[in-house]
Formats: sequence, structure tokens, C-alpha cells
Amino acid sequence: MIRKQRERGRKGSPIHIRGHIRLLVSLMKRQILCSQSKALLLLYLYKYKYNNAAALPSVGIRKLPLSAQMGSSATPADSYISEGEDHIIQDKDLLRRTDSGTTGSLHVLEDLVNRASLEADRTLCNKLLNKCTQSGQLKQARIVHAHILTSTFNDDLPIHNTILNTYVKCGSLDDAHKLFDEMPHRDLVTWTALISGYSQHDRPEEALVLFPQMLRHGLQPNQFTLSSLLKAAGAGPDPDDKHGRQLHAHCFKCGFDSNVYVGTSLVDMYARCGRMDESQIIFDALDTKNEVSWNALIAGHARKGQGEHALRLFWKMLRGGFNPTHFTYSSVFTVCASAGSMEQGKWVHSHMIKSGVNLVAFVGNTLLDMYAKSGSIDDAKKVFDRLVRRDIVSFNSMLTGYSQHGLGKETVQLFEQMLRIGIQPNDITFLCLLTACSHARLLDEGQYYFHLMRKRFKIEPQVWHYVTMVDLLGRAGLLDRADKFIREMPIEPTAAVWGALLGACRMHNNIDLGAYAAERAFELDPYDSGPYIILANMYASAGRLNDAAKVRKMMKESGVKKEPACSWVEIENAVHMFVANDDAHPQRAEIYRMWEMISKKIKEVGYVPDTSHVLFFVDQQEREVKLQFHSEKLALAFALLNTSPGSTIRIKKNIRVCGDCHSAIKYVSKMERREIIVRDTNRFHHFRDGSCSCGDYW
DNA sequence: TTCTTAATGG
Repeated sequence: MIRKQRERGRKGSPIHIRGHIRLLVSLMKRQILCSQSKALLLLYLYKYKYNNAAALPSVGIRKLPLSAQMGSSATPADSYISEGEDHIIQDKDLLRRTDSGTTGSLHVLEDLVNRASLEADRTLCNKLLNKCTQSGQLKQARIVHAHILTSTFNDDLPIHNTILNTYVKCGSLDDAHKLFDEMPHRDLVTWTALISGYSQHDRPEEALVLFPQMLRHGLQPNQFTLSSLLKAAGAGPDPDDKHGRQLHAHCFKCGFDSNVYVGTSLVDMYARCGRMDESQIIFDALDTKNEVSWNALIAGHARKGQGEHALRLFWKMLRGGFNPTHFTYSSVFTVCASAGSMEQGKWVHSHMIKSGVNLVAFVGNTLLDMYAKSGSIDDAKKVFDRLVRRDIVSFNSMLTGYSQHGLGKETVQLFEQMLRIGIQPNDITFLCLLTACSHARLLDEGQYYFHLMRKRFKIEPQVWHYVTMVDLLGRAGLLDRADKFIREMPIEPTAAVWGALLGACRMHNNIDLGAYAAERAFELDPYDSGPYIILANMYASAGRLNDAAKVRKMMKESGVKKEPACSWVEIENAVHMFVANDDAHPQRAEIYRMWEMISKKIKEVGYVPDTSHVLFFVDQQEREVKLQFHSEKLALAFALLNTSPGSTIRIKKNIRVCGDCHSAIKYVSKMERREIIVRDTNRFHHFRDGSCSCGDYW
């Protein structure tokens, strides 16, 4: 009790400062305080501000012309934290120079200056640390920490825990761990703060090893510890559920599994380990669920590519009376983006507008991506323009959109705009930019940006940047330069690098270099069917059927399976899938009849089936028959049967569209007066009035 | 004083 009183009146404590300010104000009112000495008031203001800002106007200090007194170095109390220690020292110097006058207040002031030690009190330190935590200012946190080390409350455990947490939130786990090691005493909060630090900053292994150590110190985890540990268990490089299961047992034993935080973390952990069934069981068993629990489950299905399931859960969540959050919308838009289901995405978008959720980058980026990936680049741009705050991901998403739609000029313009605004590009930005240059035949621009990336932005190109450069050079027909470029790469070329060269060789019919590139690709990744198929097709279309057969045999022997080609088309909120020569579809007969009719009609206006893309069909007529039933053709016939005249048709494909289909779709777009948008593995084709946006360059 | 959920590439 006595100690408490002493502490309350100690110098630096709020009461102490308040008293000083009152005294100073009264001196000032009686004209005893000379003008220079008002600097002293500023010093007190610094301290006072953080204790009770609301009380300031009542003592009239705000009316002081502080900046006039302090010259250009004047610092408003608000910016104390961000300006740091230098200014405090500066103010001290000012104080020393204060009061050369000989007023009767001299003694009083001298006394005050001496007593105005900068030692902070506990409340002030907590507030300062809090502010550092919120704004992530590590440097200031270290200064406050230094003050605390020389203070009388240095052996205080809670304040050390707060510092540790501040370091964590400022992103410096080194500082946090160092403090942890130096601390004379640690409690559960200390351990938990460090564990959660590693887990939040994506260093799961380091979080997990702390757990057994903590147990050895005789501490039992609580809900905070367990949820952090579960997050770490689900985030491992190769998330296995060994840690997860042990933790689950621990949660169960201590009865924490019914806690919302721990329960939700369990749902999330199993979902990240790919065990959706167990995730669902835990979710169902939760007495108390919140939005986060739903989001974790929905995101889990979305990540696993179970889009339909995720959407069903979304509707269920709504029916259950839960309000979707940014996270929910974000997952749902991602699902719609990868399925190319724009109609459902639009519906959810309108739902989001009605619910009043702001179009911030967090959710806007995924919405933008959804429109771009569904083929509507105009809607994507609208979303981009309306975003409340654009971040690097917003720009990257928009750049990706442009580049996939073959809009090279727009990509370059947006990139330049981004630089003007002062947003730092990252490696993904450059990947989009280079891809755009490649797709739009912007050879010089592509090479220029590749150098710029290194020189001006100090971003070391990753293997994917090299792949794109090989693609850029190769597409432009500079096959030898592309080959040389690969040989001069500072990093080892991967199968994808050689694959890019192979693709270019196919485009420019260079079989020898193509065969060489394919060999390298086989060596580096024998399990990818792509290069085998391309090479075999190249041989086949050059009439070298024996060589084609050899490649095919090689592929068979290495046990590679060709991924079946399929196409998807969305009709009235349902996505329909087609495989080549589909014979299981309920509307099969109509679809085939439809295509035969179309085929006949477009042949009359000039369509010539190109059979060079088909392997091993000796007889010309048979070749043509097989060719007719590529999945995108079936999807197109189906869409023509089931949509109203004039409406846009959007088709998604899992491999690159073949030359014959590309040609056929061009004719169909003209004849049927339809806009047809085909999304293949690396770009969009907008067919309109007989031509394609890719300019037959893909 | 300590806790859970999303997004951009090929």
C-alpha cells in the first residue's frame, strides 16, 4: 500500500506530471514563465499526452504557439513515437539553453528541468509499446525496451511479455527470441507469445519444437497456446497430421476441443492436411461456431479444388444465419474464378454489395480475379477502379488479367502507372509483365523489362522468369537465341525451360531443335506427358510416323499417363464438363447432331479441317471423324443448343486449344454471330466475327 | 500481456 502511494507520486508518473503542468500553467498565466521555457511544457506534453490526452484542452496548453517556440524542429506530441529518441535529446538541449533570463522563476524551472527525467512510468511504457505493436515500429519498440531496462520495474514479468509480443508483432522474431532467452522468469503467456509468433510468421517448425520444451518446464497449454500450435501443425511444408493428431489428443484431454478458437483451429488444421472428412466431423461437433469456423471449412474445400462443396457450404452458412466476412467472399470468389463460373460469382458479388461489405483489396482482389478468369476483363477493370485501396496483389491480379487476355499494351501501361504511384513491383509483377509481352509479341519491351527487373529493382529472376523469356524469344522465331539464352542461364534449367523451347519449336516447325529440347525435358521430368505429346505430334504432322510411334512407345514405357482433355461450360449456374468423344452425356445425340450441322455449314464458307494435330489415324476420313469430337467442340455445340441467340459463350479448357478447334470456332463465331470466349491453360481467346483476339499467335 | 479464417504466377 505504502509502496503503491510512493509509486503514484514518483517522478514520471501521471499524477506527478499533471501536477507539474498545473504549476507551469499558473506560472505562465502570471507572466513568470518566459517564452523560451515553454519548450519545457512540450516535454511534459509528450508524456502527458499518452496518459490523458483528453485533459489537455482544459488546462489550456493546446493554445500555446509551440511550433513558434521550437523553430523548425518543433515536433507535435502526436509524432513523438514516429520521430524517436533524437527529438527528445534535441528538446533536452533546448531546455538547457532555456531561461537565460533572470526572472524569479529561474529556480523553479531549473528544478523542474532536473526532475524532468525521461524515465518513463509503467503506464506510459505500456501505451508506447501498444502503439508500436499497432504500427509495427520496431525501432521505437527497442527504445522503449531500453528505457524499461533502466527503470525500477525491469523485473516485471507482464511488461516483458508485452515487449516480447511487441517484437513479435513488429515481425522481429530474433528480438523476441533473444528477449525470451534473457528473461529471468517465464510464464505460460511468455511461451505462448513466442509460439504464436513463430506460427503467425510462417515458421511452423520453430513453433512446434517449443511445445515439448514448454511441457518439460511444467506448463500446461491453454486455448491460446493450442490454437497457435494447431495453426503451425497445419502449416508445415508437407503438412502431415502427426503433430496435429497429438495436439488434438491434448486438446481433447484438457477439454479445450469445445472452445471456439481451438475447435476452429482443429477444423483448419485437418483441412490443411487434406482430411476434409475429419475437418467436417470436428466442425459438426462444435457447440459454438462462428464465422471463422465456417470460413476455415469453406476455404479448406476451396483449396482442395472442391468448389461445388465450398459453394454449398456458403449457402448453408447463410441459411444458418451467419454473416459472410471478407474471408468467406474471398474463398467463394476464388472458387468461382477457378471454375470459370461467372454467373454464380456475379450472384455472390451482388450479395456482397447488399450486405454492405466494403470493396477493400482483401476481397476485391479475388473478385477482380474472378471476373478476369471468367473472361470478362471489362468487369475486372471496373472492380479494379472501384477498389478502396489497391495493393501489390490488386495490381498483379489486374496485370495477370490483361496478360492472359493478350492485352500487352494495357499491361505495360498499367505497370508504368503502378511505378508512378510508387508501388514496388515484386517477382510476380514481372512474371505477369513478361508473360504479357510474350503473348502480345512485344519482343523489345520484354527484353527491356527483364533487364530492368534486375538492374533497377534488384529482383533476381526465378526459373519461371527464364521460362517466360525463352517463350518470348521462341515465339518470335528467335529459336537459336532462345537456345543460347538457356545455355547462359545462371541457374540450372528445369524441364519447364526446355518445354518452352519445345513449344516454340512446334510453332516454327523446327523438329531437330524440338527433339533436342524434348530429350532434355524427358531427362529432367520423365513423368510429364506434355513434351512426349508435343514431340509425337510434331513428328506426325511432318509425316515421320515411325518417329512418332517411338516417342509414343517411350511415353508408354515410362508409365506416363496422358491427362484426359476436357472442357467446361457454364449454363444457368451449372457447370457442364465434356471429354473428347464423350458418349456418356444425356444430350449426347443432340450434341453430335448439332456439331455435324455446324461443321457442314462452316465448311461451306471455307473451313478446312486440319488433321495434322491428330496422331495415328491413317485414313483421312477417320482422322476427321476423331477430330470432330474434341471436347471444346462438344462444349460449344452444347452451349449453342442451350443458350439464347446472341449471348456470350464461355468455355474453359484444361489444355491448350488445338489449331483445328481454333479455326472452327472462328468460323462459328461469325456464322452464329456469337462472342465465344475460350480459356485455355495459359490465355484467353476472344472469338468474334470470325477472328480471335490472340491474332492466331498462341 | 498470449489465439483461429483469404488473395496474385506456370
